[in-house]
Amino acid sequence: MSGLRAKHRADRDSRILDAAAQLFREAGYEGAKIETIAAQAEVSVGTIYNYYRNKGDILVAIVSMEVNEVLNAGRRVVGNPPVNVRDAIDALIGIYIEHSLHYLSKEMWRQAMAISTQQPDSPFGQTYSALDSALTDQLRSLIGRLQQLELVRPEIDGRTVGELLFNNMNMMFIEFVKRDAAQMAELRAALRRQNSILVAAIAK
Amino acid sequence: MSGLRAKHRADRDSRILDAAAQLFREAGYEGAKIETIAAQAEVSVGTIYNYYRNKGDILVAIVSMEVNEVLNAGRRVVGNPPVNVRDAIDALIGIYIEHSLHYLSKEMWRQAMAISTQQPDSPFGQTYSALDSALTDQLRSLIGRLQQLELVRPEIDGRTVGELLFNNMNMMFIEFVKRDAAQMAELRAALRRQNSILVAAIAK
DNA sequence: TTCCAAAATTGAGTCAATTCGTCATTCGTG
DNA sequence: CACGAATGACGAATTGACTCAATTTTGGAA
Repeated sequence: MSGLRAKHRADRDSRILDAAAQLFREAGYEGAKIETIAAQAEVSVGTIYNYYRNKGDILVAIVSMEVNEVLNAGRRVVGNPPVNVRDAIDALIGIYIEHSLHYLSKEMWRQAMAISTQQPDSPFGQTYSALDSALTDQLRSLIGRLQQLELVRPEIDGRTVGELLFNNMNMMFIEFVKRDAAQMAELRAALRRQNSILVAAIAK
Repeated sequence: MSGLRAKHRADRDSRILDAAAQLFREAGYEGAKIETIAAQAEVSVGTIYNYYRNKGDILVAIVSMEVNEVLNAGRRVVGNPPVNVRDAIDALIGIYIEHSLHYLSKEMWRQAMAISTQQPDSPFGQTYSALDSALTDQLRSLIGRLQQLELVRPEIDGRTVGELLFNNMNMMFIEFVKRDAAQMAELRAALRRQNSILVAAIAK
């Protein structure tokens, strides 16, 4: 396996992703026809299906890039959290929520979530699940960090709390992207209200 | 509007639903072709689209029946809950989980969830959201009932706790239907572990 | 009973995602 | 450099959800 073949592959792949990202944003997921993506990426329809199992997989590849950026940003918060349970959790969740619509529209999120539910065993369905796990794990890390800082009671099971925080946040985020009119500020306020119950249960 | 027309409509509608339910189960959602459903229901393709806006709407009609049964069963638990916070919550959530695969396969749930995310404004999506709200509300009722029984501290906001319980349960249920191998007993155990954190926060 | 307007059914046609057999490009080897 | 094999691009053909203009059925007024 040499350079030329690999280079062509990488070129085509990035052209497909760029074309798809642009068209998804401009025309929406349904509105972006595979034929149009192929034309803009200067490849044939068949080639796209050589790179991606189906249209949804292209979207999930784009979503993955965004979530990975979010995870990186989150890592910085976990490394140096606010010294207060409520604020620390709010800061990390704030990172997730605020970054989420940077490159992706609500419609793209809806489609990506739907596809990951519909095809959990496809390569990208698995990727999506892995990203969810990574976020849950990062929340667990934060709780662990807060235990080190003696802000959270030591007998609390960080994994369980991480799951509760993530699951609640994710469902709220799903509802948020389902309603185009929903405002981010309201989402964050609701999450603070909900998380305060958990904070009360775990804070020292 | 006379009897004959209404009777024909009801007949055809139930034939369509029966045929669809059977084929969804046997062949899966994608595998069940509209043409096949039409043939089995002894109507034409066009007639199906006269009754349902699209293929997903047929599925939601089936899901609605199942969830409404679950809500009825839940009402009995709320009316007369176990006199212990942990057991009361476990009983209600147990009803939800155990009933969930009565008529619907995991694959049908996956499709229904995906469609409700994809098309939140369609009649399907709205029906599905309404069912979610009804379940959240029933959990809120249970907390209220437990406050009446002086098992839960009175200053606790029942709505918020209901949301946390529902959101966590729903995400766990989504993960459960995504993995065909996932066992119901494990799901229930995980939910008990998670809910125990909340129980600690709200019990008197 | 007869007839018309409204309501409902029908299935061939449209559109876009996906498949698949054919053909071109790249690779490793002598 | 030449060659055969392997890899991968190509796009016409297929598939299946959904539409719509034509046709049939129903309700009830005369």
